[in-house]
Amino acid sequence: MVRDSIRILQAQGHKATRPRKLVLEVLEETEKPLSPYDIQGILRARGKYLNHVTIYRILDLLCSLNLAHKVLSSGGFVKCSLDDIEGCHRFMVCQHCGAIQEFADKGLCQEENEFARNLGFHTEYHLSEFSGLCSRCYRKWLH
Amino acid sequence: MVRDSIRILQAQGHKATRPRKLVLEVLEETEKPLSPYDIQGILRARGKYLNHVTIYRILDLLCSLNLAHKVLSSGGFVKCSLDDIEGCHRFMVCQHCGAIQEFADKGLCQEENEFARNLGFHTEYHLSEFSGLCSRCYRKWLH
DNA sequence: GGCTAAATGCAACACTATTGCAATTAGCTA
DNA sequence: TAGCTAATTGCAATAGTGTTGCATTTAGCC
Repeated sequence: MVRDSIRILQAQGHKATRPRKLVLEVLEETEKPLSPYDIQGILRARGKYLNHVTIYRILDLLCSLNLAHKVLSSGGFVKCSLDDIEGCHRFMVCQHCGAIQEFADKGLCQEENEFARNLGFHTEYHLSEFSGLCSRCYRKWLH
Repeated sequence: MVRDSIRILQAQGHKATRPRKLVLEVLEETEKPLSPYDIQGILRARGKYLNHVTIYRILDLLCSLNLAHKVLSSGGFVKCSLDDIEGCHRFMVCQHCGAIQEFADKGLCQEENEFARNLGFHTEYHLSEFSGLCSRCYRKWLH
């Protein structure tokens, strides 16, 4: 909820401004990654104007507080839907509808870490984006 | 080797032009991801000019032939170092020196697929970028 | 050497992202 | 509730990234 994010924002000494609330609302409503200009467009359609620089800065802040993530394959931003991500961000991106699902799994992380270590690489952070079909689109695909 | 890539290029009906050889040479030399403008800069420093549009087009071609990959976390391009990637691209990115190591593991892929399936997601393609320290930088880190 | 389709270079443009500074505002205090 | 101040936003300017159409050049063929 937007309200929760605002609380976290304030707890860290940041102000609960109108632009921040608007960006959080938009992110909250959609499960697809949005670019700064996407967000500006959505708000403009509602008669609420935000400068793009402001949106960039707000998204930076939200990411730094782990309230949002940048999805690298599309460059867009999504709200963070997990409380604790344990140094491991995972997204499943639906190729058909673009929807994002964030998830985490400790066991999988450990396995991957071990695999990397065998190759001489010391991982401390995972970024995984799986591309495929979400359950809804998969059902449609099967007719 | 550049020579191998050129052969693959020609086998698919593409010409072995001077610009393509130059881009392949640069990609071959470095294990760090390079943006189109990085490549242009490196070549310019050697007195060889390529238009940035040309470089974009060459990188598109190389990626479509699986001779190069786009590394999403940095947006740069690296040469492909694996013959068969089985629908699964993996990179380990060193946080310290930026070096990239590409790798693949069928078992890990299967495990990830299964995990995704349990969440109702049907994956056909993985993109994983692990961030950490490569063996050389890790040794330095330990003093 | 000449031919032709493919590839490159160029110019123009659109989109994305960043910086410095002036104006505004949230949240504090009285 | 009004006033204060630092934080935040908006604006203008600019830099960087990526794309398109078209004229020119070139690789690979005869």
